[in-house]
Amino acid sequence: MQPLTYSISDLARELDITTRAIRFYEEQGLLSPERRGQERVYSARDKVSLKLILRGKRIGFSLAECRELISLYDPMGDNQKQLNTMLGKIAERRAQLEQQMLDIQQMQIELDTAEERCHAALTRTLSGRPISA
Amino acid sequence: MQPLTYSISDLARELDITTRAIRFYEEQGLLSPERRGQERVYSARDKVSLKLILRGKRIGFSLAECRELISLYDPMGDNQKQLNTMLGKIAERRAQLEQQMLDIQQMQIELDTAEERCHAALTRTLSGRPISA
DNA sequence: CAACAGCTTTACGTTAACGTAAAGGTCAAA
DNA sequence: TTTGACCTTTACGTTAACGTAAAGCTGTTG
Repeated sequence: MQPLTYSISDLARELDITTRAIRFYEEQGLLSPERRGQERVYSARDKVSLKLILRGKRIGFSLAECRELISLYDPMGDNQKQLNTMLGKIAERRAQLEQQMLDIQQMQIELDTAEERCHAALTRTLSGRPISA
Repeated sequence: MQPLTYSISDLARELDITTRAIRFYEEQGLLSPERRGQERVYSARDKVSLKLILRGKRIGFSLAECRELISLYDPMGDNQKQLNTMLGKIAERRAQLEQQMLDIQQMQIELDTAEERCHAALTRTLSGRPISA
């Protein structure tokens, strides 16, 4: 079983971030944990949000963008305009992700090339260096 | 034919960035264009570097990381240690890119889910709203 | 009870990546 | 020749995303 709630340092340890960062995300409106007295109490849902944030950061999303992503997870009413706005945002994200995929693929190709050049140079170096052959 | 050289504003226009940014990249050692008198003259190679920078930025690379990427493109000597260092860096980048791919794929799945929920809500809303059915 | 471990808020500091003047050199067209 | 469209350097300003104290509450363990 997973614990139902976490302390701030639980999450910090588990997700390998500082408590300062977690509090900062809350300040920026990306989290809103419960309180038991003065202390913050985090739910499994909060943890999911945190993971979403970290994943977003890894691919270069700003916290503002991460906040939007999280909001896409919120239960929302039946407000039709709201829903269409949301669909728009989803489409935007999708386009961005696809561009990023292309960027990454391109970089991988370039890394292939760079690696080949390295190996070639090493081969020359190791084979008695008969350069300009 | 493509022009062999570019002015700073040529590149700024074409790549849709500011001249300030381009000069900043140079300051940070990511570019080193020729000079004709006082003016900067950019080669096709410089342009490639700039594109690499922009691509890197799109997936969240820092300028320092972009600089490393560019350096992988530089013609390098036959220094064996250097070459192995470089192969190491390439491997690191590769791992990072693969993680980013996974992150993006996961996000795409989550966008799918969010989109479905939106459509479901819209369907309910539009069908006379026989809620809790 | 004293000392610690872990939580809190408040607030100033820092780094990256530019933005935004300010002040001036250069060359061609009016 | 002066206006305009470029270019230059220097330098201070700004935003994001935290880092880093400082100062204090709170529970428990020797």
